[in-house]
Amino acid sequence: MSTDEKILKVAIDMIAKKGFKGATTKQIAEKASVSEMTLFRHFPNKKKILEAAIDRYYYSFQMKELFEHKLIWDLEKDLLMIAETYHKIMKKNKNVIKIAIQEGHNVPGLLEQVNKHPRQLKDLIIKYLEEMNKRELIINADYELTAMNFLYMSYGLFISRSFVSGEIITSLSEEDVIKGSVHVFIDHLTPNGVSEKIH
Amino acid sequence: MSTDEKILKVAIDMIAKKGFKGATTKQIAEKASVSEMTLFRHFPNKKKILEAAIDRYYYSFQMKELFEHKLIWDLEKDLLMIAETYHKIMKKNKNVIKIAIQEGHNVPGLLEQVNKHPRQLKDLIIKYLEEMNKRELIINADYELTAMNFLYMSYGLFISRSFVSGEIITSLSEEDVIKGSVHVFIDHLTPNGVSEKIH
DNA sequence: TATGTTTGTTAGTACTCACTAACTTTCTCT
DNA sequence: AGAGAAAGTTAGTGAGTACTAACAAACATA
Repeated sequence: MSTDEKILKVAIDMIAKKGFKGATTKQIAEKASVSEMTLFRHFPNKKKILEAAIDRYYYSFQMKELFEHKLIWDLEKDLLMIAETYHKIMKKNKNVIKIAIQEGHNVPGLLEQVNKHPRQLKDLIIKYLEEMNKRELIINADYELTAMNFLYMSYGLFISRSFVSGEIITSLSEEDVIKGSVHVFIDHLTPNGVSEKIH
Repeated sequence: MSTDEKILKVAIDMIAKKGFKGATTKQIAEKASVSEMTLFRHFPNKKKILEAAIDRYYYSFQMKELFEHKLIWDLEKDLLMIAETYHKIMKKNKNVIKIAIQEGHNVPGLLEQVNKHPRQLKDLIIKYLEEMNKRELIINADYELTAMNFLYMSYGLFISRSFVSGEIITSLSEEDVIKGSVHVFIDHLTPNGVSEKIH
């Protein structure tokens, strides 16, 4: 691992944990097994370290490509796949998301960056539901509303488990909660249980 | 407003906004229209200010009393009332919750404190659903799972709107999203639309 | 008016932090 | 082995920060 990468990796971990002010260049250098001088030789100042770290450790995915080939037009399996993918993306970007929550208004562009995935995902879910409706597999509904509620549910689960309470509130496993959330939406979108009763 | 209160009010606002390290005693004093010396005459150190501020500005509610008299055993109205109450509580405690997310691991007891409401609410929802089931108004289900998903949905909505994106992702109003979320769970809990088909 | 209490002011301490300069050591690659 | 690049070392600067000491002003209450 290059010196740059070592520094950035430690930086994003520490800033996510302690905040931008709380993470000192000295500590970052130390944890990266690098002298503080080296750190400043690689980056002009602390703020640029954060920006570079976000740049390096924010994993951007093109939703379309992620899903295009995986959707099989089975509501349960598709929703489950979508939810699981969502959590995979969020977990990969956990540190950046934490930083966005606490430092969002000081790092220009960060909030928009972090909001790109949810917005993309929303659009994708809407399109998916519309197609499912065309195929007469789900009922009519306000799909934007449905998509947002599905996302908020996933988001709440993610934030709660990642940053606040761990498993203090419930002993249910993440997997079970995700499966449960999918079933809630299945009941919502196929109230009669099967496709032939739709319309 | 007393000097103590002025200081604490400004302190919790600023710490929520800038983090514990980012909010300086000088700025807090200034914004509270008080000399820095006065601030230190009222509180022994900065950390105690935060603790006192949390103590003063975390509004603790006894869920039971909040709901006891309001439940009318109409799933839609009750769930809506529960969700709205939840948001009211969260908004009142917005600053403390923000601080809990970013400073949780440095302030002993804070996370537990902030998690009390969700846990209480979870238990209350479970009990409510069990009673609704007894009255044959909803079907059998894993009520803990249902309660958690309902809470995660509300939580996701709250966090997203309060700390991250405002209304960037969707133009739907908070009220509409809440109503939508309630309907999702109604469909889940009363799949045949009415109570006579249950069991 | 007199007295005790609360605030303001000023100056300062001790410390930490981001960041730099100058020089030396280690590493890398031919 | 030798040269150039990257890293370490040491010492330091200047700004900011939590917090204090000492004294003066403002305020409140009787």
